[in-house]
Amino acid sequence: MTNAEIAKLLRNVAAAMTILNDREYHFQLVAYEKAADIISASAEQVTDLVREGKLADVKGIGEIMRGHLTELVTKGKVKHFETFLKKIPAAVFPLLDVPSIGPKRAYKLVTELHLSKPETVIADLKKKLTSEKLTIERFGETSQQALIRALEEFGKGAGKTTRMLLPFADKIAMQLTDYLKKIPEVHQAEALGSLRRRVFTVGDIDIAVASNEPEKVIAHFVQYPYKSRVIEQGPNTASLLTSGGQQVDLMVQPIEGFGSLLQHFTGSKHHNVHLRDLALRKKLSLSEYGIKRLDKKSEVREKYKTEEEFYNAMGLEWVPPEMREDRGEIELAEKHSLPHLVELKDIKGDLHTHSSYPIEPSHDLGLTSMEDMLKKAEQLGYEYLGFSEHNPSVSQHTERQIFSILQKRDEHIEHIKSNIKSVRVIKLLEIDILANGSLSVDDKSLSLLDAGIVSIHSSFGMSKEKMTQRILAGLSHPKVKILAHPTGRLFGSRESYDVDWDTLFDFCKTHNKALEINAWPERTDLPDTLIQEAIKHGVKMVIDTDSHEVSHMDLMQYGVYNARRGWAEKKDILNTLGYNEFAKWLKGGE
DNA sequence: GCCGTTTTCGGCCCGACTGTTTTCAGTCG
Repeated sequence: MTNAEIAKLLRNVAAAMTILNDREYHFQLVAYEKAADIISASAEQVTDLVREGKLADVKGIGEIMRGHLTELVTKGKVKHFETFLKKIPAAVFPLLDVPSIGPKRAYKLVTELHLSKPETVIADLKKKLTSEKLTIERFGETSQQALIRALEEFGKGAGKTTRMLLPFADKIAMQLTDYLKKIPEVHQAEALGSLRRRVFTVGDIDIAVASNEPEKVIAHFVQYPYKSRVIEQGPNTASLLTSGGQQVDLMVQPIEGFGSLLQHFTGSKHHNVHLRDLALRKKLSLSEYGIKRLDKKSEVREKYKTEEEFYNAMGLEWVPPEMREDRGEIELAEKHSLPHLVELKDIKGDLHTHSSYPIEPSHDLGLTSMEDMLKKAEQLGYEYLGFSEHNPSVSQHTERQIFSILQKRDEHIEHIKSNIKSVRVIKLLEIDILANGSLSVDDKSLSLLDAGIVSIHSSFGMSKEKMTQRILAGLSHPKVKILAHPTGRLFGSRESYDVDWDTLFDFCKTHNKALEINAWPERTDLPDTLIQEAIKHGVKMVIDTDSHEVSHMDLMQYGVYNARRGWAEKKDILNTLGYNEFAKWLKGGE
């Protein structure tokens, strides 16, 4: 069972509890939803955590839930879950994925309209709504029309089911904030939510505006030319769907309270819930409007112009948005001991780049010449640039031919090195680890390189044990220093392969190997949660772009964001070192 | 069902908007 399936199951149980509407379940279902959120966000598979007995380390999943999940993994289902699920018609659950349909409405629709087939319930409901005149309590004409639209949009894949990659979301948010700033009533416009936390995929786009004339701002917003429709509109907030199908939520607040608004809508939800829980213990109540003192009976809220003031008023250090996931950052902020996160300006070089040099690889070749990439590196202020084209294809060449190709690349690099002096060139190669753990180039060819970067590009479906052994075998060569895109995941098309991370981390730590944080947006690999784990194990990392074209080199920022989400500091990232130190590490042994 | 510098028992974030009523339930973030 995948994490997504387990999370969905827990959400269904929570929905069943909601429908049963028994006070007894009220807080239980919150716990189920929280567990579902934690599991969806986890980079480790729950099935693995259960088998390895590591579920106890996960905060938010207690003894009872651990028992349920163990039963789920070993027996395929959970008796306790079934007692809830069987009380609710199965056709209710698919409807929960449709925005605006929650447990209560789904149950009402299914029972009153006698929808019995879960496989076709969405189509059946739409058909009933469009073909008949229905009278359902609390579902008037307007509600029914809204439902039809929601079902149609859901069918097209709009709304919360599709997430977009961060750079794309950045672009849309930029267009919106630029549009908003066209009227003078807008003092400040910022994109918040998961986008500001720099999550690698973004669901909907949240924008906050500081203004003392909210009506004018809302009126301007709902006139956005590239919208398909306005979802809702109130005095201080509004939501619309862009013509591309992305939801944009707008909040407006007076300038003097903008700090509280920024904080609130940056989230994450779990961070905010934890923060408010902490506040309650201090007899304070937090909201997007500021902080209310509960011991005094007054309704006066203290307002905060900046986020720093807001966090400080809580006795906390300001928390970088990337860390706001309730993974222990609030505890550290209380002690004023948050890590000092790595920044883009700390990066001194990029190691994983593919030039257009004709290396005859089995995978893709880059599109930009080495010279142009070096010029770009110079503009970016780098001290060094590593070329790491894929190894020449093994099936098309003999070992001798591979050596000859690499020798020529070597001569070419030596030639251009004499022209460009400000950026040092590092001779690397992205080397496949074959299914049996061997490298796709031999020792003689490896001797031409400064170091090797290894990665997996085939046979992804191996068992966890075999894959782990395969990777360790590949990394074992003394010339190999870096494992590229360690999980192999590709957003929207490929799940991670199975690896025993503790074993891999320990190996890297012992043998002085680095893991890559690949900045390519579809990859974003290592994922943030594994970066955090790697750091706990004392493993060093490098942040690379995996550029195949000169403009890709600008994507380094996205790798840095992801590293920050994993709490990486400058000392954890090796390509923050100057050339001499980095080269020393590259040549160094274990 | 979870969790602990008020607590191993007794708490559990806070507010906006919509639609349908006329004071609120449901959904969302």
